[in-house]
Amino acid sequence: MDSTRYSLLSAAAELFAARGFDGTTVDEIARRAGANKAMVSYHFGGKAGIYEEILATTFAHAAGEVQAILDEGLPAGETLGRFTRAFLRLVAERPHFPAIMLREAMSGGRHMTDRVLPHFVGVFLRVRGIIERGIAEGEFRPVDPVLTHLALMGSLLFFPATEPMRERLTRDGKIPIPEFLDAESYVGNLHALLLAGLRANPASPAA
Amino acid sequence: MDSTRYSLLSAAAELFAARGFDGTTVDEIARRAGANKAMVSYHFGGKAGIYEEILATTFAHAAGEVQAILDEGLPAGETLGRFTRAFLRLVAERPHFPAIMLREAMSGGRHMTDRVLPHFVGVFLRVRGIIERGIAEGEFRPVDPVLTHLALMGSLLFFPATEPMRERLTRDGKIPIPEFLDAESYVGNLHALLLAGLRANPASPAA
DNA sequence: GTCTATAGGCTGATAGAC
DNA sequence: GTCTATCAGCCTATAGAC
Repeated sequence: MDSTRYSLLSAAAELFAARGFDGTTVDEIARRAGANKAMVSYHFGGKAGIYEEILATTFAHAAGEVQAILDEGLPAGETLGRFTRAFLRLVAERPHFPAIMLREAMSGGRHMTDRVLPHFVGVFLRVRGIIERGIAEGEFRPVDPVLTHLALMGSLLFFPATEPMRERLTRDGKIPIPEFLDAESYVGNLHALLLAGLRANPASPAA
Repeated sequence: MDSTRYSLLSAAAELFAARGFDGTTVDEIARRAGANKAMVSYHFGGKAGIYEEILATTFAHAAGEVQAILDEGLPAGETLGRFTRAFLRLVAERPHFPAIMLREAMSGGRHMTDRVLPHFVGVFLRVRGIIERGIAEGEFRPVDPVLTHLALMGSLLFFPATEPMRERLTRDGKIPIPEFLDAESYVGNLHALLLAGLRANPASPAA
């Protein structure tokens, strides 16, 4: 039910991720969704409306997930693991979200209304809080939590967002890009690397 | 001399980084450069031309820098340090490059011609090679070099590229974002974190 | 090299029939 | 809810004067 609405949202997310807000036309969204051009205005009030809808629902969902993880009150290292796994789930459900979020950040949040911004801020503050707690409880080395948190988010978002480039490189056959490059391996490797780099006590190997 | 040409390139890079190729108009480029609209076509053959010129010169420069570092033949850990410092120099000279590169990667290299692609591939393969050598020589743990290399590039590019968002958040005053968030601190923290995570022998602390 | 004027194409939105 | 037809605005590129 409401399948036109859903198809439009899905097609729009894919296009916004690959080409950005300005690079995507309403006509393309409708065509890919198998719907009529005018339906974008009817259901979402226009191109800006469907974009904001995607941002808002995804950020709200993500913020809720992160909060739920924090509420479990696990040690920082485990919380980090829960977070990276939650990130994997999010990407599996909404594969186009990382690119949209990166584009938004690079544009200074030009399309982020007051409906979206609090969720965005919420996610960032909470993830940072995980690292801060790890340091406060002596589980992590005293790295700078903000810088470390940004490094983590950058790595996490980068991989799914740049999938189109790897696809291009393999398709062209110009570059030997390995086969097994799935998000799970990537996040697993990153998590192990990060834990190894953060551990206050380097005695326990994380690999 | 040739100041119009230079002004146009500079203005275009800033706008392409912040708004992407499609979000930038030739008119804006000219206005910001204090030049005439028609000069973009005259000097670069059009909007696509000036964009490609920016991509090509920057990638060629970056590829050369990375190659020079590899030619020194230092141990992997030190080579990584040389690389991150070279990255800092690049960002200081061309602050808009990370965002342009990220956008390009997310678009599947839509604007990457055969003039640009080899340099792009060259940089990636060489950076990956640093990690591979560290593993081969026993200096690094046997992590996956491709996954680790992507994590590093993601972190490095993310910070300078998302500067507009941090600027927005501080300007709005809605979020407490620290002051000292400069690229040098960021890259320094990242490098230390990565080395600590990669070290085959965890005895030597990297903090 | 630089500028003005304009052509020509594309885009987002909507009025109105069904 | 869906579709067609259409309009007004914006954008890139260029011809031609200087």
